[in-house]
Amino acid sequence: MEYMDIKVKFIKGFADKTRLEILETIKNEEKTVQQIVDAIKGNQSNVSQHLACLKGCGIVTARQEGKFIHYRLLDEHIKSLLEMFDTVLGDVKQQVAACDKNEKCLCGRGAYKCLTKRKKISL
Amino acid sequence: MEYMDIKVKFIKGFADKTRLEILETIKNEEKTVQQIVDAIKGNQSNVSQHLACLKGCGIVTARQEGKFIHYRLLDEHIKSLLEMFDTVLGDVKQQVAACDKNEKCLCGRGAYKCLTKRKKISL
DNA sequence: CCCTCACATTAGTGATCTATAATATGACTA
DNA sequence: TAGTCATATTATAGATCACTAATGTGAGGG
Repeated sequence: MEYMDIKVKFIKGFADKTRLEILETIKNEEKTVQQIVDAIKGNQSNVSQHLACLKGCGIVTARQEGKFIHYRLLDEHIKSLLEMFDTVLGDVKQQVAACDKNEKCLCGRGAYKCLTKRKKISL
Repeated sequence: MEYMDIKVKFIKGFADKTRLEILETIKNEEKTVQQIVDAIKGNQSNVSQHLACLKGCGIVTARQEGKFIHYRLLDEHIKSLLEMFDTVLGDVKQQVAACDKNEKCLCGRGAYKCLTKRKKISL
């Protein structure tokens, strides 16, 4: 597996609302699955799947203790990265939000709704 | 639009191989669309769409000069973030790659291939 | 052992994203 | 102003992802 593919997979781990909520929840201390489910008002199966994803992406790690399983961030770097997202978003927030008056902004048809119409600019 | 949704959209901007390649290409200096297309051996339409995406996600910005359009990273924070991805991946690489012997690792059916089978651990 | 709890797994479906091909648009040039 | 170049846009089909519901599995307690 190429480096680039690993990188994409890792980043995709963060690219989901539910997963970001989970990470927010365990950012400072480990939590059991049920605690996470309650915290984000999610459903057990769904949360469990996202936790598996986060684990597979190298973002969290798990520790079993009796019948409970405690999840936490893999290491401090992950926490820094989460904080960095917020920092950078500070700058960019308006911009990102603005383009989203018209829904999504990724590839495919959605993307173009974000573009301001091309203007005549001649230099 | 909620903060969390903005954050997801922003991060999704990075969560694609083609887009990461584009960013790599313009990491240190601005490039025209055609230069980017050549650099990543992509196709014009596809690259153009990804650039629109990156722009809408607040990751790059564009500058027109005659019939050329030059793209570059929005600001230094974005560059730092890109570098941070690599730093963090340094730690995590093996882990992420390992789980991917069996293909993908995100939500849905793919996710579980990553999990090591539950072992009997009793404490 | 049987039961329950905490959690993982699977299957199925709908939603979202990506790539390709075709076409459109603005800018420069002859 | 007709043509060409650089880039954007649209449509569409296929791939990938996320949610729900149902079921499976290991751990601990009676």
